[in-house]
Amino acid sequence: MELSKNFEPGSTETKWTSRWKEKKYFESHPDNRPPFTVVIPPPNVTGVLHMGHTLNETVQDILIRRARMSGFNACWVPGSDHASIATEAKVVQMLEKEKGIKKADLSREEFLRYAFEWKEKYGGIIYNQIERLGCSVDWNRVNFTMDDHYYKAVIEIFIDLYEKGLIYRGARMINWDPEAKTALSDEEVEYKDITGKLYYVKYFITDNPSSGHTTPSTEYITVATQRPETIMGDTAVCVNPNDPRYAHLKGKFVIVPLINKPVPIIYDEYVSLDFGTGALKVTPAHDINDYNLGLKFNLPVIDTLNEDGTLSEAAQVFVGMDRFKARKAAVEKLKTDGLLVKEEEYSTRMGYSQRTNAVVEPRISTQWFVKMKELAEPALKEVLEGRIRIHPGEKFLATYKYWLENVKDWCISRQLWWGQQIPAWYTPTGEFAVAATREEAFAKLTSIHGSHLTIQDLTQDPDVMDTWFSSWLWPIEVFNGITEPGNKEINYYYPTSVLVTGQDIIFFWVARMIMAGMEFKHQKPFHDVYFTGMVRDKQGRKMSKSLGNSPDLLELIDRFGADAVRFGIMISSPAGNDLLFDEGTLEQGRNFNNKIWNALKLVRMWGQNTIAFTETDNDFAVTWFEQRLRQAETEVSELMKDFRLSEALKTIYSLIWNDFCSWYLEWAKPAYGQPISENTYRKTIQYFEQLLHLLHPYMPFVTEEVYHLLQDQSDDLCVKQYADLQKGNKDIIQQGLLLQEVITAIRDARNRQQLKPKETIEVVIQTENASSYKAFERILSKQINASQISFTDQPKQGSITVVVNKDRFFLYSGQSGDGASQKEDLLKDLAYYKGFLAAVDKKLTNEKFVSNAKPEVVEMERKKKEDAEEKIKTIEESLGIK
RNA sequence: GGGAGUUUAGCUCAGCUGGUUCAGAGCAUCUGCCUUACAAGCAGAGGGUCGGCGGUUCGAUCCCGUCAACUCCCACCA
Repeated sequence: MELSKNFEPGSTETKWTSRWKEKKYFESHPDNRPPFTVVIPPPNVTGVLHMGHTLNETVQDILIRRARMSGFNACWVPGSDHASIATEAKVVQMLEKEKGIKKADLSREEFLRYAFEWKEKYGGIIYNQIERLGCSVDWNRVNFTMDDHYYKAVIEIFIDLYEKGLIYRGARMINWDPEAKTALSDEEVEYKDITGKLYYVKYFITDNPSSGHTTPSTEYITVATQRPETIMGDTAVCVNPNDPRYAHLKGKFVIVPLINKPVPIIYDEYVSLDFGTGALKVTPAHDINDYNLGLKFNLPVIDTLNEDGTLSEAAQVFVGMDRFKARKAAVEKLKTDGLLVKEEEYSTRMGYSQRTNAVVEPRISTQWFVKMKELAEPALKEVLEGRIRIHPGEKFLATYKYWLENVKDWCISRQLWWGQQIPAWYTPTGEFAVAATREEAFAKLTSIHGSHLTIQDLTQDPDVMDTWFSSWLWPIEVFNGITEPGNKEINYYYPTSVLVTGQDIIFFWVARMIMAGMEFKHQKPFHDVYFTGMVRDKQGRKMSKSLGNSPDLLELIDRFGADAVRFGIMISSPAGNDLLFDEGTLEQGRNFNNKIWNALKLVRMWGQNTIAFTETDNDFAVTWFEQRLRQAETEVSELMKDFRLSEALKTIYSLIWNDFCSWYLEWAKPAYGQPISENTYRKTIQYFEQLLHLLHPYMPFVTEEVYHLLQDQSDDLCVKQYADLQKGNKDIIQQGLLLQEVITAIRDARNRQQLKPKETIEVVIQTENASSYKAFERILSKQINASQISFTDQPKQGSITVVVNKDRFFLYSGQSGDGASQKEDLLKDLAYYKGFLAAVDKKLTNEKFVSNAKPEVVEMERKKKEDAEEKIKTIEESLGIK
C-alpha cells in the first residue's frame, strides 16, 4: 500500500472515532480494577466550545487515556449544564429575534419547551466537538443538570438543607440584574473601573416638620452623589458627629430636592470627614451601606425603581423613565432649580452582571439563601490539611482560604423559569412550606395552620435555583449518589480522581463542590484539582464569545487535525499559567504529525528489504536507543505524576523528533540499496511502538493509525497496557551523547571549511579509547561522510583539527583547508577553557568553598578541573604550542 | 485599600528542592543542502551580564528585602 505524502488527519479521525466506539473501549463499569474517575466540567448549553474548553478537555483526556493504559478502570463522564440565567437570556433573545415571541406572552410550560429544544440543539453541538477532539468519554454516561434524576436530587438537597436550617428565606439587599430581571449571587457580579461623575447637590435646611414651624432657610448642606436619580428615595442625610461644620444642625431637617420632601439629618461615624463634603445622602433602598444605616436609624425604605430599572411610582417624578435617562433628567432639573453646585469626574468601580453585562442594581428583595459558614469549615479543612491537592500548589491556596474564611450567605433564588423550581408552597395568606410535592406541602401546612385551606389554594414559588446550586452536586449525582445513595456506582467511582477546570470558577464551583461533597457524602469529591490557565489571544485578552476572538474549534481541527490542536494547546501551557493562543504551535503539532508519518514510511520501506543477518555494525544504535528510551519513559512518568503535562509532552516530542528520527533512524539506516538486518528492523518497530504508546494520550489519532500501519496488530493502542519502567544504562546513554557531540563538531568543522555535503573526508582519530569509537565507526563515518577512518595513521598535511573532550580528530578533504580560520576557532576554544579553568581554580583554592560545600560538589569541581586541563593540553598540542 | 502572580534570546514561553559541562524549546534570523522518510524537511550557526538595586551564602536566574512595569483576584467609602 502506497502511503500519502503527508499525514491526513480527517479520514483517520473519523475511522478511529467510530472504531473505538464500536469496541466500547471507553465504556466503564465497576470491576475489580482500581477506578480512575473524571467528571467533565459540564459546558453551558449556551453555545459552542471555546479554546478554554479545548484546553480543559485535552488535559482530561490525556489523564484519562494514560490511566486507562496504566491498568486503571478509567471513567470519564461527559455532560452539560443548563446554565439557568445564561441560557434563559439566549432563549429569550432567540424567541424575540427569530420568532417575534415575547417571554411575557408565553406560559411557563411553553417557554420551557422552547428552552429544551434549544438545549437539544446546542448540547448536540458541544458533544460533537468533544468527540471531534478525540475525547475518550463514556457516552453512555451523559448527564445534564436538568435530567429528571438530577432535578430530583437538587430538590432533595434543597429540602434537606432547609430542614437542617441551612437554607432560609428573607428580605435582604441583593444584586439585581435589571435586564434579566433576577437576583444574582455576589460571585455573579463583575466589577469594572469606570470614570463616572460626582454631583454636588444643595439640600436646604429646614426645621423638623413635626415641630409645627417649618421656616425655610437659606442655609444648605452640599451632598455629593454619583446617582442623582435616586434622590427621590432619600430618607435622611448623614454627617459625622465629630464634624464641626454640621454640629449646629442637630435636630434639623433638609429638603430633598426634586420632590421637596423634608428628611432628618442623622449623625453617624460611618461618614468620613474628609471625603466629598462630609455629608452623605441616605437612600436605603438602593445602596447597601445606606441600607445598613437605615436599619440602624429605623429609616423608611423607598424603592424608587421597578424591576426593569425604570423609575417607579414611588419616585414621583420621571416615573417610567430608564434609570440612566432619569439621571440626566435629574441633573438638568437640579441645574434649572439652581441646586447643582458642581459636577466633577470621578473614577469608581461599578458592578456588572456576569451574564447580561447590565449594571447591577443593589435592591432589597425577598430571596432564598444558603448559610455558608457551617458548610465552609469542612471544605476548608479538607484542602488545608492536604487531603485535596491543588495543582499548581500554593498559588490558589491563599485565594481559596480567604474566600472560605470570609464567605457570605449565598443567594440561590433566581427570578427565572429555566432551572429547578424552588420547592416552596405558599398559602394565600403568605405562610409557606418546603416540600417536594404540592401534596406534602399541603399536609404540612394544614397540620400547622388548620384545615381551612384546599390544596388548590397553594401556589409554588415561581423562582428557580442558581445554576451552581445544581452544579455543586455534579461529582455525586452523575452517579445518582443523591437519588440512590449507596448504589454500586457511587461507591466505586466516588471520590473522583482529578478535577480539571479553569481557575476562574474556583469559588463558583470548586469550593462549592467540596462543600457539597463533605455535606452530602461526608467525603471529598476528588483527590486532586488541576487548574488550567486562561487562554488569551495575541493581545493578551481573555478569549470570549463577546469579543469574538475565540477561533472556531471545528475549523481548527479541519485545518490542522485534532492531534495538532491538542499538541498546540498543550505544548505551551504549564498548569495554572495563562497561555497566549498562537496558531504557530498548531503548525508545530501538524508538522510533528508529518514527522511521525514520514518515519513510518521509512521503516515500512526497510521492511521490504530485510536480511536475516545480525551483523554487529548496527548494534550500537539499537543498544543506545533502548537505554535512551527507558530513560525518557522514566522522566515522562515522573512528570505525569506531578501533573507537569506540558513538560512531559516536550520530553516526548524531543525524544521522537531528535533522538529517534534525527539520530537513531539515521544511525540504523542501511547504506543505499542495502538490506537492513532483521534484528535492527524488529527492534526499530518495537521502539517505534513504544514511542507511539508514550505519545498516545496526547495525540491519539496519529499514534493509533501509525501503530497499525507499522505491522499487523492484534490489539489497539488506546487500550494497550504500559510495561513496567526500567532504568536506562547511564554509560550507554553517555556514549550516545559523545557520538552525537563528535558528529556535530565535525559537521560544524565541515561547514566552516565550506565542504559540500557530497565531498568526502579522510579522518584520523587520536584517542585513548579507540575501542569505543570502533563500536560506532560505521555510524560515524556515514554521518560525517568520511571515506576512511584511521586510528593509527599520521594526520596528513593540511588537515584541520577538531577537539572533543580529550580526543582529536584530523579531517583531510584533499583540498587545502582554511588554516587561518581553523586556528582562530581553536584559539577561541582555548580562551574559553582557560577562563573556565580559572573559574574552577578560584573555587577550589577558596578554603571556604572546600570546607562548606557538599563533598560531591567539590568532587565535581575537581573533575571539571581535570577535564579542562586535559582539554587545554589537547588544544595546545593541536596548535603546536607545546 | 488588601492579596496573589508575572518580568529569562527579536517574538511566545520552559527551567522541580540554589553549584558556568542547563541558561533551554518553538517560531523568526543567517549559512549550506531537493542527501535514496520528511523543503510543513535536513545539516550547522548567531543571539540573553535570566527587570533595576541591595542582602543572605564559599557560590544566586533560582532564597530574602526593596523599587519599577504589567496582569489577576478580593473589598460597601457617597
